[in-house]
Parts: sequence; C-alpha cells; structure tokens
Amino acid sequence: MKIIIIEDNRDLVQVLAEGLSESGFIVDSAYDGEEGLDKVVKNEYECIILDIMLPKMDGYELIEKIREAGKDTPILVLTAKDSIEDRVKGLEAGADDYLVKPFDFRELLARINALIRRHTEHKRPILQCGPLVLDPIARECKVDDEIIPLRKREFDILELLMRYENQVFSRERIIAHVWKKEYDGTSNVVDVHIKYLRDKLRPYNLEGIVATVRGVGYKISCPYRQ
Amino acid sequence: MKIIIIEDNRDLVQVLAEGLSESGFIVDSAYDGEEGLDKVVKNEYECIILDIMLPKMDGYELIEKIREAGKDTPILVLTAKDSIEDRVKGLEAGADDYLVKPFDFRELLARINALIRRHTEHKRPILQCGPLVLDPIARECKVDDEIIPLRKREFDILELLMRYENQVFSRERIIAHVWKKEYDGTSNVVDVHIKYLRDKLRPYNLEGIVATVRGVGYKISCPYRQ
DNA sequence: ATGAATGTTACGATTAATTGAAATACAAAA
DNA sequence: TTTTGTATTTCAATTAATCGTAACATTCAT
Repeated sequence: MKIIIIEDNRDLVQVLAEGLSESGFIVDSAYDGEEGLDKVVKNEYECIILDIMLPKMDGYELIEKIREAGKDTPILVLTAKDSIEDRVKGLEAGADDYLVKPFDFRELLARINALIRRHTEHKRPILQCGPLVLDPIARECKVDDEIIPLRKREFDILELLMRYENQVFSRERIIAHVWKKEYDGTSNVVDVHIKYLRDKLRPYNLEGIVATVRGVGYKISCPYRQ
Repeated sequence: MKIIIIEDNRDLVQVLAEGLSESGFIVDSAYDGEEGLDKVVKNEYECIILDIMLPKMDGYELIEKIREAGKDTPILVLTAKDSIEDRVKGLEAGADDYLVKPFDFRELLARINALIRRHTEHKRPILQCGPLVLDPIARECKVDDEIIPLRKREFDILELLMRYENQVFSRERIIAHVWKKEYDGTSNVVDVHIKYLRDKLRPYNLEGIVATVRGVGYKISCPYRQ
C-alpha cells in the first residue's frame, strides 16, 4: 500500500508519514506541486494526499494535471480553507475527498482507507491470465503496464478466449461470437488473426498463452495456474 | 437465466429489475428475508442479489440459512454499510461478492455475470476415474494435476468410455460415436488408438484402466470402485 | 498346439495449422 | 468526393501433426 503526501510543511509531512507508516502504509512525499506531479506520474500510489496551497503549482492545477495524465488514483485534499467554494473547486477539479486542517489523525486514516477501498471496489472487471491483462471496457491489453495495441478482431477474439479461460473454442464458435454470422467452413480468418495475436504476444514470451487444440479449436492456457 | 433480488426498497428493486431484464435476465424479487429464503429454496436461481438490512431476517442470517439449505447459488450482497467489519461478516457468512451503495449499474451487471460464470465454470462436467480426470470443455486429461496430452481420436475415445464407466463398448459403437460413420468390419483403428492411450497412461500406472473384454470390446475399469 | 482375437509397429497418406503475400474492404483525412 | 493509410480477408504454399492401413507379433481359450 504505497501512498504519497504532497505538502510543503515539512513538519506536518514528518508527523503524518510516521503515523501512516505505523498503520502499514509505505509513505512517499513531495514538497511542491511539480515534484508531486512528477512522482505521481512515475509511480503507482493507492492514494494521494495533497495540500491546496503548494509552491510552484497549486493543488487544483496539480489535480487537473494528474487526471489529464490518466491517473484515477483517489485524491484526498488537505486544506486550511474551509469555505464551500474551495470544497467545490477541489472536488470539481477531480479530488475524491476533503479534510480541513486541523484534523484528527484517526479521521485522516479512516478516510484514506475508505477512499482506497471504494476505489478498488469500483474498479471495473478485468480479465487476467498470468501477466496478460485485458480491460474490456477500456479495450486495453496490457502486460506489466505496457499496452499492446490490438486491432478490433484481435481484441474480440482474445476477450472471448480470456473470458472463458482454458475452454476450447471451435472456429465456428469464434466466428459466431466475434463476427456474429455463421461459419461457411472454408475461411481461415480465425487462424490468421490468431497468428497476428501470437505475433504481438511473442515479444513478451506469451505466444504460448494462445494454444491450439488440434482438430478442435483454440483456447487460452494460463501458465501460472492450472 | 433466472435471478432474484431480495431488497426492501421497492423503488430500487423496480429499477434494477428493469435494467437486468433488458440485459436478458428473468428477474424475481422478495421484499423481506423470510420471503427471500422461501423463494430461494423453492426455485433455481443463477444468482442471488440481496441487501444486508432486511425486514424479518437480516442478510447475514439469510445467507447462512441459504447455505444450510444446501444451495450454493452465488450471492452478491448490496449494502450501504461501508466498513471492513461488515464486508468480512458478509463474506464469512458465505456471500461471494459485495457491492457498496451507491453503485454503478454496469458494475452490478458485470459482477453478476462474473459470479454466474465462475459458478457455472466451477460446475463444469468433469469425468473422473480414480486419479484420472477428464475435462471435456477444456479438453484436458490430467492425473494429479499433470496434463497428459492426448490427440483428438485418443481423447474422444477416452471421453466416450469414461462417460459410461465400466460399460463395454464394441468397436462398432466406438467407430459410430467417434468417427460418426459405420464400421466396415475389417479395420483395427480402434485397437491402434487404444494402444496409444495405454502407452500414454502407463507412466502413471493407469494402463489397466482401459480394459479389454475379449470378444466384445473395451471399457474403463476404475480401480478404486468396481 | 492351434486358431481366433488382440497387440504392436512402421510408414505413407491425409488432414490440419501456419505462414506470407496479395487483394479487398473500410475509415479517416484532404 | 477522392485519396491515403490501415485493417481485414482471401488464397496459395509450406510445414507439422495425426491418422489409417497392413503386416507381423503376441496372447488367450480350448
């Protein structure tokens, strides 16, 4: 559980980091907006805690930049300001929760936990097979956070196979599902797209994940659990 | 695909039922714990969606009663409560997944589908004979989690014999089932493939599982129950 | 011991899968 | 609209795996 505190008051960072470490978090920190953005983009945090008043780049701008970078990590804003406008401004910018200074440490902890929980709970269904990850909603195929660009047909076939891991699919069934038409029994389109898929997975040593069942069809065979 | 929603908020039930019907489910409902238990026991649902806060019998108790009644239907719990204790309590009682209100309908749908899939996958028909296991959907033959690669003909013959364990099959019947043609009365193909099968099973001391019935045909004879 | 039934083996035939390249379809940009 | 680039499909050639046959060996029952 890695989190980051972006706050220019070093004493406060020190105190929070100690408390949160004791609660089992690995705590990173940044003392201005630019440093914060840099770390957030380059790392995977479970939660971001940030102050609105920051040197170099203020909190609102920072939140916007984080979201623009495609990060949906939950953000908890700490601030001395306690006006409704500030709250709204922060939440509109893309923050997930708000805490006004001075605050109770236990409350901070509770909110961080709630944010993290909500975030992981609301994560969309992801198909996974060893290091191969498929997000059907974002239509993204990843290996170790590296995106493998797939074309429509390739993606649809892989999704079908991964959705029913280890089940054998005949060419007929694949054609029926992906093309939504009947198989005339002659074309080898499926085979060709399977080849394209394997070509794209080969650089990651995942060629064998798409297995041929001779005389029957194809299936996904996950190496790390069978 | 019949599912049931057990929830006392009738408006919510109405909304969910509409959405799920559109997604192809047949939706039943109950407005309190007792009614829910009654319907669950008397019907066959693919999935149960229930609220923790219910009149007459709370969700935890209901889950326990459902499991006591021998139903292993997947249960998805809906709740406004968002504390770790509640999650743990629900999951310990025998729920399969959890969703905190307010939730996104698409996520509910995705989770229901995931649950049903996991459940039906789990209930995949598996043929077993002592240590020999055959999964016709994955087309896998295993002994103690070790896969024995079989070719099409070998697999098809073994599947036929294992499906009707201990029943003798003549060459005619085997040819008819596996080759889907008539037996001309001269070929020894079946014998040859039976040999191949035995060769592959021999390293696991399972050669004798494929037994010859002289003058009649072949059968599977399970060593540990005859 | 003998013949019928079954088991074994090797090899050519056959079928299935993979690949590369070219043709076609499709969609975005000019 | 035409152009242009990309995606998809088809076709043919190659490679690989499986299958079936037939000849021969072995076993079993009498």
